[in-house]
Amino acid sequence: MLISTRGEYGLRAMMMLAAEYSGGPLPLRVIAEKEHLSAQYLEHLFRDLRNNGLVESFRGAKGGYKLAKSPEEITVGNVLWALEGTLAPMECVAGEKEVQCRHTDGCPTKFVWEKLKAAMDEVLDTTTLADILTQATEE
Amino acid sequence: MLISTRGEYGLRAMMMLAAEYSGGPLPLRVIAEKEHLSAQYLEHLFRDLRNNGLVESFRGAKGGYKLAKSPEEITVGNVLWALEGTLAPMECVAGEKEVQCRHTDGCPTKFVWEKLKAAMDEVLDTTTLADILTQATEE
DNA sequence: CCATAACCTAGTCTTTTACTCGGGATTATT
DNA sequence: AATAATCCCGAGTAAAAGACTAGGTTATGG
Repeated sequence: MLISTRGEYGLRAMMMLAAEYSGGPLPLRVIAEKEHLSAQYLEHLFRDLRNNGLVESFRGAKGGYKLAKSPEEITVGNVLWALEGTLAPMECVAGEKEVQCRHTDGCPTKFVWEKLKAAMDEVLDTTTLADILTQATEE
Repeated sequence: MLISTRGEYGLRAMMMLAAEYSGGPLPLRVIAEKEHLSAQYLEHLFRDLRNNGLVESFRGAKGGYKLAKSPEEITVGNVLWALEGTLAPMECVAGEKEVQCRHTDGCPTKFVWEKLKAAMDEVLDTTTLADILTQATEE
């Protein structure tokens, strides 16, 4: 499985923020209640979202989180990358550090992983939170 | 990461069998030596490959494994599905058992996972071992 | 008969995932 | 000024998955 609960919970939480984009900040407590999960766990996810410039935080009473950019400007890939760290099918095509893999002497399968990653990136990089929003309201 | 070492090792091993398709059976010992990994671990993988009808086994001296079908007839998806069990980005689109997920009451993100899975399946189901073979020799 | 191989079950070690705990800092409201 | 709501942060833990190893049995060619 490519996506863990971090990406699953995190993306759904981001959708809530997207729906409230014009309103005030949304506290984690509210998100946690609606999603039936612990606010403390969400805190960890939002730390990463914030460090990646995807949300803005407001402390104190009446505080909470808001999207740092408009839903049109945030892709699914942005969110998942922040939460999952990497999104490649295989380490050897994850980018980051040029990898290692004993089979540098012509690994026949690498091009499959590259094709796979390209196909995944196409979806992740072109789908925005706004797209999800319109898709959800259409149904 | 979507693919574990099972899929990684297994697909490379299948490529060796594909290269020797017209010859006699290849023992795991040989594959293990070339790939620098343990024959015992490979045995586990080949049990799954065999149970999924992808390889044929020959016991005893001069035994080993052969592809059960031609390289044109075996897709990367076939191999990985046999070894990884499932290849979906998320459990809710894995197929198998119609899942569960508390958020049945209109989960906005599900269509993203469906798009992602479709993009992945496109690559996995259309790329055959023969394709990899020609790609590898071209370079 | 013997060497070579597939077959099989169980067990172990490591890493990752999915959290919880317990505090501290900041801010709006009263 | 006090209080409650909220974000912030590091550590720790329990369960699951991943990556193997160990030690045997069975079949087959020479």
